[in-house]
Amino acid sequence: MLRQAVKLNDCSMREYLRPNAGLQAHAIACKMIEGRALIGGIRQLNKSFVSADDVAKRAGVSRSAVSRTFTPGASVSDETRQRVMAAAQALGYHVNQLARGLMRSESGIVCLVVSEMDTPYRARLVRALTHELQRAGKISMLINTDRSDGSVDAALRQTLHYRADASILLSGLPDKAITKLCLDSGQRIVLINRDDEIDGPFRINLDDGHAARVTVSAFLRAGCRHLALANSAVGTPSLMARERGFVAAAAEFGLDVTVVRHGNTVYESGRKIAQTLFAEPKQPDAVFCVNDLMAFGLMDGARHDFGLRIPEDVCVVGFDDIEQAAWASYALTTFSQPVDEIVKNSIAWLANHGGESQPEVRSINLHAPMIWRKSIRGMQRPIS
Amino acid sequence: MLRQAVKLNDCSMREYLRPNAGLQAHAIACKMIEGRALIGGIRQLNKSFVSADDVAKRAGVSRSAVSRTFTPGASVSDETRQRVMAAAQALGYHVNQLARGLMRSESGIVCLVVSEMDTPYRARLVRALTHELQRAGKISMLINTDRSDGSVDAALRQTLHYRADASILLSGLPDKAITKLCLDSGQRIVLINRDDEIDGPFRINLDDGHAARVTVSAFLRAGCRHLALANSAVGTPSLMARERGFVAAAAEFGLDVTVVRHGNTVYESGRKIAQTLFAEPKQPDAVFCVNDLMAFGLMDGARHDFGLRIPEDVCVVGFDDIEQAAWASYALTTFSQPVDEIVKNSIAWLANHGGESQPEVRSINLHAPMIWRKSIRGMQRPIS
DNA sequence: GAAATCTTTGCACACGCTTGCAAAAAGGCG
DNA sequence: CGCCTTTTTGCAAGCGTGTGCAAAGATTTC
Repeated sequence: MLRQAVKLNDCSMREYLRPNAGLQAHAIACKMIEGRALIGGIRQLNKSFVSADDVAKRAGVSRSAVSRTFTPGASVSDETRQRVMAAAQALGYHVNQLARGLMRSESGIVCLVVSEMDTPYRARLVRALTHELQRAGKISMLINTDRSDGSVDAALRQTLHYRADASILLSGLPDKAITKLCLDSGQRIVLINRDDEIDGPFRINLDDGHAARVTVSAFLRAGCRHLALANSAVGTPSLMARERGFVAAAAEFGLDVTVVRHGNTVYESGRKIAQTLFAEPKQPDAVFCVNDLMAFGLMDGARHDFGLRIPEDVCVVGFDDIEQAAWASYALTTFSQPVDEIVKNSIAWLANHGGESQPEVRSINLHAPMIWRKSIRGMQRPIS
Repeated sequence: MLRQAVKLNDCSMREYLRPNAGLQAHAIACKMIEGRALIGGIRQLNKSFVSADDVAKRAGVSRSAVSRTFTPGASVSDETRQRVMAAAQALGYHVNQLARGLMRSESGIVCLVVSEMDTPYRARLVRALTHELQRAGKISMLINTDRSDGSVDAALRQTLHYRADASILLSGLPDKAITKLCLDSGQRIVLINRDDEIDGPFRINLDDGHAARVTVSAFLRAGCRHLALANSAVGTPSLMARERGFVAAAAEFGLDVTVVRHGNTVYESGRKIAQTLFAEPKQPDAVFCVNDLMAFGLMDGARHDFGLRIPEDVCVVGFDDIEQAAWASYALTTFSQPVDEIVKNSIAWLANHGGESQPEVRSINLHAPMIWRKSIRGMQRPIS
């Protein structure tokens, strides 16, 4: 492409022919070449971003002055600042964060790595994270990791390409080598509910075990004796923790648990599991579903396919407390994901960039409170 | 900060003292200063990204060679490419897209501007867009515009800061001046369901009117005579189009429509509207809700607060066909947002960057097919 | 084997910004 | 008014990349 060559020649020639010709005209002439130049027309369709140079010229100051005007805390006189601002306003100037990031080696970008982000819980988390990151002066890049093994690694690679300041992983677990690479590159990594053992990232987890125990005792108080657990087949650490906790707590009371694992953590899986569970001779009278979506599927299966009533015939508890759990058709008793807490902690940890050497917090465990609705018999009692 | 000065001096001095010392060592020495240098320790905690220069040195080639290796279609010999790749691999090099964007004046960034993105329909759209953008080699930035007037403008400003190649607006409507600024800066803008009249952006809309008409005739065929419409109070163009279309179509059959507008397009609003609507002496026997969430609220209100049966006592139709519409508790007849079509068209239009001067497509109208479920009496008949 | 062609490579400049440094301007003080 | 201190300003180098240009090297052709 000879765009640059042409532009250069053109500009320098003009400058040579009439030195000190209007700077404004100079700028426009360049732009014309750069954008779509209209033959014979003066209509400037300068399709390109305006730079600090343009502003400086118009304001009659140096580029440094412009830069300082837009750098909080830099030394600029009031007069200069005002002239710069006026010029910037008129030209529609916006600091180029890419270039700024290059210099400051801090892009302001935070990557959110997530799969199936249209899932209610994930969507809520992404929204809250994005919102708070914005308030903290960061901007979020969304990277999808649907399916395919190694797609989390690819996502982290993207993260490196864009020199993200940090990455927040809501799904999947990256290869240790890649994680290390990111950390070595100066990135900060937050793992939400991923329960990895790798050192370096900040890990946020929930007290899944506690929730499971609370569920068991609530079922027992409701008079249930045939406990079941509906899990997905994917076996995420946190899902497995819920399962283990539930089975263990039941065992303490000498009760067996029918465990069914199927599909993903979605509605259809729950419904399918209902078909398995309630077709057995020994129908369960209480089911703990590892997330709300599965709980809804299970409830609909129980009601529509087997004519069971909830909570009279079967009690159900979910996890996540997504919006739909409050809908009258479900009124699901469930555990609330402390989204705000998660977000607050993530961002606080990210913001704590300055304090380097002091022993850093490595992980945190948050409490998921039970939200009592109507999918379980009886009243809520204070939790031990 | 004197980081740079120190680094420079240090490196050059070392080079001077022992010329041709291992290049590797040289790189590390520099890094040490740049990252956290440990006094007296060789433990290199080089917290920083590796650059093309580092790779070039290690591979014993010029930086251009590295650049060309990572530029598809550039001229590099197989041997050089391989050496570069090996060095890049070993060092964990990733092209800096920020710098590349600076040169190419094409950042590869596409901004998604959206409010309340945890709403099922929006979340689905964001996911699909992100996914396809990734496949097209772009990366998506998510900008939240919750609440506060002028936040869309602020979002577009961010868009400029990061030199986004394009912005896709799913919510709100920006000020014309800002829109123009973006366009003048060479950005491409897509408005999804925003129905603005401004020239320049690509607009994708649905045939809301047609859907409304189809709904009326379905209601009539089901024997309904007391039509109602549940709308939100926000009055988005597309929502109003559905309302107008519905009222107009009903009028053609000489029927009045009870219109209720309340709150946002959420579950609670639907439930509230049910309380208004079914408390009246003349209870409607058919309600068109401008989106699914409101429909669910309305259905739950009708069932739980008034003991009505759906579709026996009242028929309901929604809009969006979000996941929950297929759930057994609702089985909502609704209109399917052609998400894939929307995404496909958006991206195709964005990709069409080269063809500048030919008359561009300015807007497109997509069809939202009716998805027949059980919230309306009778069978589906072919739509005229 | 020389001439002509094609391929590969390094140099150097550009992109738009920040920032240390030193010079210039402004302000304070006796 | 002169000297000293503080503030403001421009210069220039640098961040990590792409790419035109010309030189060098490899390959083909006669």
